[in-house]
Amino acid sequence: MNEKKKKISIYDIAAVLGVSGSTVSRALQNHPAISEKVREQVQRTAREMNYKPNALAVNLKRGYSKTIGVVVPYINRNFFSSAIEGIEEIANKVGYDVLICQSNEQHEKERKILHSLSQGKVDGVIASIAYETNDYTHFNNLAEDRIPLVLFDRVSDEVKAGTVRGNDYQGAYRVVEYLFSVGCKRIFHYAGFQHVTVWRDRYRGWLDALQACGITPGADWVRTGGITQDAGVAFAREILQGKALPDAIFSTSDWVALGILLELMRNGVKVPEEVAIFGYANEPFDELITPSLSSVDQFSKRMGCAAARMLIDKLNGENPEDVIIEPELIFRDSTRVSGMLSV
Amino acid sequence: MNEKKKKISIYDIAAVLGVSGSTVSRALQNHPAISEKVREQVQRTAREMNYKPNALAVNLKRGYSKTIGVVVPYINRNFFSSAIEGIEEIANKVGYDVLICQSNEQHEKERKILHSLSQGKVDGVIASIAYETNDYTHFNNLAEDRIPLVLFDRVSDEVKAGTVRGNDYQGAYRVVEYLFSVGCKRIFHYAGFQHVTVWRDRYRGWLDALQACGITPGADWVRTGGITQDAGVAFAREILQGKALPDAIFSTSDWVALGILLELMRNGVKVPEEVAIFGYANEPFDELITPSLSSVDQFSKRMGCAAARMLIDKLNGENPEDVIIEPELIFRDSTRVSGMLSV
DNA sequence: TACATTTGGACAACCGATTGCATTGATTTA
DNA sequence: TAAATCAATGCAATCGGTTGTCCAAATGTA
Repeated sequence: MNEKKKKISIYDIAAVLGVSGSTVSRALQNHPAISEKVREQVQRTAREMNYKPNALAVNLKRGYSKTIGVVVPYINRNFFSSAIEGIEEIANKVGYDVLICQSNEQHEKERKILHSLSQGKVDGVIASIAYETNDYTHFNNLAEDRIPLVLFDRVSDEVKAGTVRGNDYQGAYRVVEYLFSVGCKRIFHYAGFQHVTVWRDRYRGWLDALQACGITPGADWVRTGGITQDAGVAFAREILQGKALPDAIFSTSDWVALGILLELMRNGVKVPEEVAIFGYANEPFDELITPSLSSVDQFSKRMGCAAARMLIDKLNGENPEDVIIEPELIFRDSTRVSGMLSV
Repeated sequence: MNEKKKKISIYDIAAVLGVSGSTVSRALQNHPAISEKVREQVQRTAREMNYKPNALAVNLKRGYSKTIGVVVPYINRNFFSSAIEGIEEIANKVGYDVLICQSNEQHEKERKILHSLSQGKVDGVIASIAYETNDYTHFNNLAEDRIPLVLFDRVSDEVKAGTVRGNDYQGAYRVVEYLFSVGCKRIFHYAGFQHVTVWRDRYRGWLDALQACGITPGADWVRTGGITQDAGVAFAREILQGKALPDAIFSTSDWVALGILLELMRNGVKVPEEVAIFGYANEPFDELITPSLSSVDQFSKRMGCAAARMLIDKLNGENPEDVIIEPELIFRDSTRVSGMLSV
């Protein structure tokens, strides 16, 4: 118990066997220049002494850390934790550890994290940009330290990096097409902040699809803001005070959609009969609420896997192409509007 | 771009200024033995050259890594990702990074992870034991490498470690008391595997509370197994085939409770009128489903914070006491049985 | 037997810091 | 003025490995 058992090193093994440290090192690596006899002796002794190589020393010498840094706004969100699950799975398979950091959507915290990571702690970084971030030099600085970067979901044109993202434009476009196809004409949109690509893309998809259907949205059809349940409640109240209800509301976030849905129903509006609602992200709760919420699945775990693979390719000196993952529309009760056949 | 800009070290700065590496090192640390003039020169040059200390080298020298390892079954579960959120928050505040690993509930993977972490990668470990784990030597081995360990939620008596857990016995006990108080007599229980402390504690709480109410449960009142939604469906089917329905079902997991609830309702059983249902964990979906699910909040983020604090205390050579977090019963529609006043 | 090869392993430099100790020039003290 | 003190810095060892180079013994060849 109180024996001051120091961590044992190759030199301790070397001393026991009367050989040099380099011999031990080579023996443990099965270097061909070591005789079978010595190699086995060393390996057995190492086992007996419960030797474990010091990862810091190895990495310092080799010049890499075999660790991937992951920076996300919050890990406690299904989208991100699923993505991380995918990252971890792929990374582990090829011997990388994963260092997780949350930016809490804050620019400054994100900057500090990246600074810290670039002190040799990680070989590469996978990130999803905080939405408060409006200056991207901290990301672009990674290149100076030769740290490859892959962005997923929350990307930016101003950052030079590999990207993995969903086809948000397409997802939004198809949602609107679908809503139109089942008879909706006044299709409102709750959009996220427009400097964030994913939300802007969805907004554009919504807009273009409407126009393709020959519909010109009113100025009050769209609102931008944060993506919380409360924001949805607020949007619903605004809508209830307007002169005419929409047929449908397409929200860029399931949480906002949830707020909208609950607030409308609290005020006696029937969903989907009076107003259909379509969310985005396919959160686990979507199929549990009543009415269940139609949404767009982004395959977040798959995104994480793709991001990890891309980063590893980059670390191996390859030049992988950006990945775009096609989303899938999930139709549920919140859009089973009257007059259409059940899907 | 293609300039082979090597990472710069203190020696590069030293060379520029014509001083020694040790002077640079000391100057950067504001060592008092360095003249003000030199110190400022060094610090300015370091900034200009965009110097960043190599964390690996620093840690190797100092003998620690300033990193905490976290091992959980899955990060993509609200309970665990919330806990990790708490861990990360506390750890970051005091300068620690967090290395996340998932065991996927597998004994073998857990063993490998701990082995890897104990190669000097982390200074301490926070873990929640995989339920397939039935031998705990990999945890107890950490002590040999002087790596302090804190377990949370999924703990074991066979592991010597600090623990943070909810008062599961108490939580379960109070659930039963409550159900009894609103008139339930046949209170079934879906229990998890009994080698896992949290599930065993809840089982015991259920049993003791029943007996305290003068009720002797039948052999078919309880079932143990995995904690998936499907397991809940299976349990519900079993119940439906029994001769008499229970008044109430207390599930050790919200996911199981969900399966039970949906399957009962699909078969025309009214919840809570015929059967009340109480879950455990207070998952986010609980308040969104219909009827909303009564559950026990475990304050998972707070658990994570407590675990991180405990580990950091241990790392500082202190001897913190185990933490028990009292759970809180959240009453929702799934237990608003007739005859009782609305809470 | 004498010389050319292998073989197996030791030596030492190195990765990028930190830090105890030695050194030097300047200032104080006796 | 010599000795003692002090401030500022350099030297070199160290953390725990990896790896290029070199050497001695063993083996092969003629």
